[in-house]
Amino acid sequence: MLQLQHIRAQKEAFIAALKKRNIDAEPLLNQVLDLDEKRRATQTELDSTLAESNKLSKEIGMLYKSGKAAEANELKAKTAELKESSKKLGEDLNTLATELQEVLYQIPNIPNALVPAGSSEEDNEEVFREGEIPKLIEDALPHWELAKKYDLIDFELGVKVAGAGFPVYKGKGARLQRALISYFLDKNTEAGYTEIQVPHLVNEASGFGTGQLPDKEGQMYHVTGDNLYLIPTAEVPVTNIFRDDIVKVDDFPIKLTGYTPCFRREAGSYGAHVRGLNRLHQFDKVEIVRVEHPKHSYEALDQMVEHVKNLLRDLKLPYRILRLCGGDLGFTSALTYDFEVFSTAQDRWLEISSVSNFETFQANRLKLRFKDENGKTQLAHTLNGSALALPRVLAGILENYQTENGIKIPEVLVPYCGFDIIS
RNA sequence: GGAGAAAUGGCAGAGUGGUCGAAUGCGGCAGUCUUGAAAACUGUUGAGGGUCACACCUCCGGGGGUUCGAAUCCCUCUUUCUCCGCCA
Repeated sequence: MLQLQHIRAQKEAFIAALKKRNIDAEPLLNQVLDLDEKRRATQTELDSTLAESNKLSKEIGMLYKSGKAAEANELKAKTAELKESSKKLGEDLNTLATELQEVLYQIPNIPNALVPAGSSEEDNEEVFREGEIPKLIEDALPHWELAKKYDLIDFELGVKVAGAGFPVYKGKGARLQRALISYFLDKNTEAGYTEIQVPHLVNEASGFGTGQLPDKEGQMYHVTGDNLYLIPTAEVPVTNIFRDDIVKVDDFPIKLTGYTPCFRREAGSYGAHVRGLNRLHQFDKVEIVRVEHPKHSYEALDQMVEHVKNLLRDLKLPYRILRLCGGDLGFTSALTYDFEVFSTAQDRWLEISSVSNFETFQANRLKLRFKDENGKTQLAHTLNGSALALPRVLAGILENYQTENGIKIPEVLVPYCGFDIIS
């Protein structure tokens, strides 16, 4: 959520910046300013009404104390009118504040200056590429065929138990998955991230805090009986740890990592691109989350990008990094780098990580603040990234590491797997 | 799931209808003293709105109510604790 003071101060700049997202924010921003002005006017009026009735109440109290009941009763009669108008003003204020909130919720974050213009993923800017795309064997298979051939993943069984998009991992497939989770958590911990385990269901307040709610597209699974949501990413529970917090400036940098399953309804996705592990309703992901001083958040973003690079280097997977264009940038993000691994047998790139700086956008919703060097309270910056999303890494490994004799295991994973080939 | 108790500032803990945004202690910060530190002493120390700055307003778990006036009384929800039941 954008900060009101900022909208007041730099409306024009915001309109210009939001053009990169291909939206005309002017009507919304005008609406915000209009509602804000009305809200403040109502607030002022209410405040002075309350001030007056507070004053009267005190006088009445003193009159009673000194035994002047008649005078007190006289004053009491005067309070009725004040009471009525403050009640009405309070209701107006509520309505205005709610409306204002609703409009603010509709406005996405201001893209960073580095964000390229563009309308779709076609316009994302490749900023880095590394790793060799392997020459595959003659009868190379896509990962879903490999999964079947070596009995690693059973998609049909998942359909039986839950539905499409809920695979069952078996034997060495399950073990490889577990190895990846352990490996990522170990590497993240080495890099200074503290491992935590968080709930996989969150309440409404958490959903609003990180920006998944209001959920217009219905992307989250909603447990209506208890009004809880299945997390679409660990970002939600991990970042919400800091909701309503004021941290100390010495607490920075705050670096956390956690493994969770992620649940996404993926309404509207279907077709060949969602085959196999490409897009699932439930998948595993190891996430890194940071809370930073605004001065250092872009430094932190670079460090996170560097860290994810190292993970992929270690796995020896060919990958590229994209800087997302305005049209592809997430609602809450100011700057996002996507990592894509090359899925050789499918001959396409698969997104396996998304590393973002949200600046104060989430912090403002979360009321996540810190006391700065001068003792002033200000909003912190939040960041997060996948390190990494499992299924597509698995797809990349299966496809890129296939040989005539089976699927080799990346060297760094062998100690975690306990085997070096799937055959 | 049943019965009871509770929820106050960073923490502990007073406060049961008026001048209480809230005693006191601890912690934090600044200062005095000290070669330095500790101790002691003095001062300071919640958040949000509003203002050029004040004034002023709101907040004692959330929401609603009674009253001229609510941290204090009533209703409701949530959470925590104790006991019982069930249970990985």
